[in-house]
Amino acid sequence: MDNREISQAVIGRLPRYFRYLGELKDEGIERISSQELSDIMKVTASQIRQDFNNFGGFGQQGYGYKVEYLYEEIGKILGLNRSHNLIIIGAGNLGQALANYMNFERRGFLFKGIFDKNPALYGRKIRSMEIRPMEEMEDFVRKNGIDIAVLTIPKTEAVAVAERLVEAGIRGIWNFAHVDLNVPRDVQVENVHLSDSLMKLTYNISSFENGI
Amino acid sequence: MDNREISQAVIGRLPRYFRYLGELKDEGIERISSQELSDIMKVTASQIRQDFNNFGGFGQQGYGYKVEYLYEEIGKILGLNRSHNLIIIGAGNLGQALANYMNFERRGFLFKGIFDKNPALYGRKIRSMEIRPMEEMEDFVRKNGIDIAVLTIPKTEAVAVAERLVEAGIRGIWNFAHVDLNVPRDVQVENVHLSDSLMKLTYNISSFENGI
DNA sequence: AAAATAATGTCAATTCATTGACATTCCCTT
DNA sequence: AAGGGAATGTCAATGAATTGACATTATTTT
Repeated sequence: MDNREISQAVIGRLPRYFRYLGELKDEGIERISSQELSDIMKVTASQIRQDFNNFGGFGQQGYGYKVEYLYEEIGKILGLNRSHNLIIIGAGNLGQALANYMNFERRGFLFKGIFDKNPALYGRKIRSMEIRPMEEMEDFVRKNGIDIAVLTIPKTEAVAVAERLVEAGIRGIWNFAHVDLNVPRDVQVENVHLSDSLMKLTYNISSFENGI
Repeated sequence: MDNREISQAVIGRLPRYFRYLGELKDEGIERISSQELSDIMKVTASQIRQDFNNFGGFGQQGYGYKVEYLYEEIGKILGLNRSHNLIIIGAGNLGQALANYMNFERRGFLFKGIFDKNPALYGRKIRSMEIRPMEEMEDFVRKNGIDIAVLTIPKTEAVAVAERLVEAGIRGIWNFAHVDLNVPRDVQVENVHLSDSLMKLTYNISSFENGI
């Protein structure tokens, strides 16, 4: 594998390739050309080939790509070939929804615990997992090899909690709090700022109505 | 206001500006230069000025930007100066969490109804709003001037439901279903693909560990 | 009131991302 | 086994986004 850095623009497209390839695989389709994939996904065939080539290229000239192989390889690139232990910080509406959702388990994301600062919730169970006090968080991360913390707490608390998680050796933070976290370079943060997303939507609605 | 199209790269940054300016405003700060904002937000001052100038420029040379004014203007650009009526389709974990969350009300997003196809849920209340059957959806959209539909249903159903919403005259869809929707150009779609986001996180974790 | 200062708005330069073109390679058929 | 066809991998060209530089203009100070 190549060592030069891949642009986030490319990374951002990988999950979508992965999804379409998964669907093709499920449909029993064994091979596909960049042109066919281009038609389905509505991106240029050139971009598809360019993107895959960032990782060395997975195709065979004159033939195309083997769907299953390509699917597996992209999965590996995305780090889905191994499982990830995750905890959820904040047992509010969103935290509980994510805990209960967990279609993610299929992809190797193992829900290991959920924490909240509200004593009234301690011991209450979510998917046979009792809600734990925040004080136990660092210990839990260390003892259970937790990779990923999902932050579904108010922004006023998120920065401090993130610091504690970093201290405890977390590798990645999936941040739903509406604040930018400042972490060292060896900890990855992926933000899901729902209200930002909603604002983009209203911008596009307004902008369309005010005539383009 | 200018008529040429603004790039989505710029639009994507506006909510973040809006958030920081809101915080500055709450702190009672009245004016700020692009350089100061640059230090806080960790983007180049040049980009800040360039971004604002897409909309004509809101500053005063030699002085900087008036925080409150800039905040208001960006709010307008984002379409937050008027309210939006929204409904949630799918009363599962995520749908209910979003209905209950609704910090969004502060920004003028008015939660008007929630729908589900499961009869067992009909009449059950979420924030004093009873869950309605899917059959009533189109009528409800038309009669209540609904702008935005939030899709929190399985991907297998999302495409068909989106078509029905379009038919009923929806303006925007906030899509949490893990599928790409195909809608006419006068309907805006904003996707929130949570699993894609999580995969980006694991990519970055793996990629860091495999050494850059 | 005039000069000095400060910071915008804007243009040009650079960097990054996407698209297009095609030579190369591999598969498949005869 | 050899040749034709098909589609990749890759290079070059284009286009978009970001950064840098500075002239201009407003504010502030003397």
